[in-house]
Amino acid sequence: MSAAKTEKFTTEETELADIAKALAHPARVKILKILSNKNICMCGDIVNLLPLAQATVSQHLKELKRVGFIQGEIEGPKTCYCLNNTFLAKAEDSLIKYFNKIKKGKNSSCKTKKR
Amino acid sequence: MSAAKTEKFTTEETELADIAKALAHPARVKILKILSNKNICMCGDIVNLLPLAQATVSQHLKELKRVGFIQGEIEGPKTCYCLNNTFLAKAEDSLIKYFNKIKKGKNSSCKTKKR
DNA sequence: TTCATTTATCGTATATTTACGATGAACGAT
DNA sequence: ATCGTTCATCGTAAATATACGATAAATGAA
Repeated sequence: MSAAKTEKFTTEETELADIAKALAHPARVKILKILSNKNICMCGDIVNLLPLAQATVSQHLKELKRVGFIQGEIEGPKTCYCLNNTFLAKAEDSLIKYFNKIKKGKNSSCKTKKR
Repeated sequence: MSAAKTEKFTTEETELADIAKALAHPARVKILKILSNKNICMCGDIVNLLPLAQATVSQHLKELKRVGFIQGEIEGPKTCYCLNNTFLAKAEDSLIKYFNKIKKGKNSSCKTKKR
């Protein structure tokens, strides 16, 4: 995101980009899928299902948590992660609204000499 | 994405991450919105609507083109960009299906001691 | 208390992204 | 042919992201 000069874009644009950024790595895409299987939530279990070191997985979990996709609950020395369904619904809604917006103007030009 | 070790994740995971990556910057989010306004498609016009240098905008356009969101048509010395509506529909569909998948298991645990 | 387990964080290396000025290629106009 | 316009690409700097080993913090168990 570089400096991402937040002031230079609208909040809507920045927030949508942030949601997309959380999903912009296959490991994080997979983590959310794993967490949607009710029975899996321990960090260690997630690590075992990914081709990445524990520290790296922890880093990805942190990013997902930062954006809001997941929450973590401490259970003794372990941490149980779970999806934040409220945020999930919000994120999906934002994406769908965005797609609806950009689909509206049905500009079907660009038929020739495609680069 | 680093090496992104494509082999380590499924095609589905990698493709969804790629779609998300294209939307993971506010400038690209904005570019697609701009292009959805039928009357704007010239690269120069897009540059004028963004707080970024021409070279940078061209780079963002290249990324959007790489993933498939847009196409470019050469018109003399100018280039007219437009949305790829087919891809747009496909991308939205992929995202919606993904969200439906991870929403399915309604794991509403994680109520206490949230980190 | 001491040990083993689990996970976050630190330090760090490498890769990628973002940004911009400069340059080059393509083309219309003169 | 030359000039001006438009845009892609090159070179490069700086910021982020990704990955991992090592370590620290927390806690249950012995």
